[in-house]
Amino acid sequence: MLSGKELDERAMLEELGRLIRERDPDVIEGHNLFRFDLEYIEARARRHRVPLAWGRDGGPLRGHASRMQVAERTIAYRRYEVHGRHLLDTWVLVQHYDVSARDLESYSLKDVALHFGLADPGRTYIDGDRISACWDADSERVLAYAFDDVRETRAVADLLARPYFVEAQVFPYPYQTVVLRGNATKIDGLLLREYLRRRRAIPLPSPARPFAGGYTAIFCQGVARNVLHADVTSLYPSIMLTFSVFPAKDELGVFPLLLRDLREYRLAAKALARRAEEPEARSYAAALQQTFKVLINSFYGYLGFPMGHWNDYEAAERVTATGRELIGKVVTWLRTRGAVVVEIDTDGLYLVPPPEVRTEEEAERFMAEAAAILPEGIRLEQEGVYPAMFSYKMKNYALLDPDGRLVIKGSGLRSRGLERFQRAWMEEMFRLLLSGEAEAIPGLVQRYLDDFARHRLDVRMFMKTETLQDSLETYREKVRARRRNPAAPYELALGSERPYQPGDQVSYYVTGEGVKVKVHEAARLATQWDPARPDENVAYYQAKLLNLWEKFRPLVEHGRLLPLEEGEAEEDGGPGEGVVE
DNA sequence: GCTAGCTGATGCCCG
DNA sequence: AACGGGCATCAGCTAGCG
Repeated sequence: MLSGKELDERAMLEELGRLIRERDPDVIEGHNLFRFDLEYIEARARRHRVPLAWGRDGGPLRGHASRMQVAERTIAYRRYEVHGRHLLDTWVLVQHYDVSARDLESYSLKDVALHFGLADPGRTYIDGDRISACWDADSERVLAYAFDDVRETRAVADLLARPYFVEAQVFPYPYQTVVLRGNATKIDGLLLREYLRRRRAIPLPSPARPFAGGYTAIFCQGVARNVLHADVTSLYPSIMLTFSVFPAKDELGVFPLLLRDLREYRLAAKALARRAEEPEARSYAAALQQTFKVLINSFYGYLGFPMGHWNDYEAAERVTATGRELIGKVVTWLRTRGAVVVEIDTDGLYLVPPPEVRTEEEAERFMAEAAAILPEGIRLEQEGVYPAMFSYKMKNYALLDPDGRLVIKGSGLRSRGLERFQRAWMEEMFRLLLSGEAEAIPGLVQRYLDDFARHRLDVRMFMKTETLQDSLETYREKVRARRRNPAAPYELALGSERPYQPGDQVSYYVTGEGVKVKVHEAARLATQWDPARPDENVAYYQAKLLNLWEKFRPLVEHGRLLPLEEGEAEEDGGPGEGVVE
């Protein structure tokens, strides 16, 4: 026997099919379409024996287990296909966006909409676990909520999907697939298409091997004033085109043709972005330009891509070696001219110009002289001037720009692996330090210590959010075999009632007494924190703050730029270095 | 018996 | 399933201490 509610559900599933056939969409968009909505609909449809004949040929919705890689994240999802239509998950778009922006705290539709300023202040909100109960009590409210979700999903897609729509016209992959594939795979598709068209044999991928990357070094720590930032525009693509570093297996010479075409396409988009009058057209062209920039840079990555049929590790190594040599020359020239190079990373560097370079014009002339030592086709450009910089470690620094904005870079300073209070404290600390108010920093430390002592901070300030990489089974197996240590997010996921899969996030905080607690034993889910009975481990969090302060204190108290000795200057992969084993 | 310091795994970030 | 390079955290281990 079916209850009234279940009859409703069957009717809705049938209505959904009717709607899809009637409206006949090319694209079906949804937030968490693959990882939730379709799985849910599929399960309910199976239960009610309602066929999901959504295809243009009347064919069914089909799903199979799949994984995708987005930077360091491995995401398990159920991949769905339906004949003649494209299924687009805005959650996946958000993942791609966040790889370069890294400014999202959560990937939920509501948080994403708020982040991008797409949320209507008057929209309906219902807690996820209360939707079912709310449906029974007030179905109108749930419908309003769902419709607000639809509006926000549409807005997110509008913001993030268009570059992929363009990609679908460039690559031999459908719109839906272009969103789910990595860039190297798409480049391989271009080469494959051309070789097949010309009826040429496809080479086998060469076996993967390690090779050295970019030149990264820190030469000074602490506070620097009047800092210039210069970088080589599109270093690796420029090296490939200038020195003809292309895959040896590419007998037809398709790779350089593609690279040149895409570069021109990007420059055209960039010009369009500048020229466009409508803000809409401008932001679209800018997004386009950004997509093609990433794509062009992926041509170097393709050389070292294990699955690429035309991959070439020798060529990849030549690209990075040339890059190290070129940027190394710039460093040498700058030093001979009396500049202090603060840090360098692959294609760019931060420096304090020599004392005789005072005005902006002098700085530009100075950098133009530096640029002149590089060969034709390699362009060194001045990217910015910063009144103050705090250099901490390789790839870790804070900048104060001329408009007083603070820019923080590096995993040690802005990682979401750090609790929010640590990031917030660092931001306030760097601002004081760089604007010449270092004496106020001890007071800042004390304020945060007091905040903890008096439980003035919300759980959001001290919880940690981590993404599960392994499945819970894999994790359990690894821990059992002592191939990894127990970790809090997995232990909490194991103890939780709701199911977890790789790619899901877990937010937790630490309870207990004293500094020496084992995190994976004292951790609780952030949702379990009760502001009326705050049980966070005050000593633990206070110690974290003090440790953080201790790391910066010597540099703050020293106050000036501190050159690192040659031995300390962590040089790695410097010019002339060989393969990293 | 205890702890500082090391090691390896993991997660996140830079270009 | 783009690349290499780097930092922080955590847990477990161990050398060296009292």
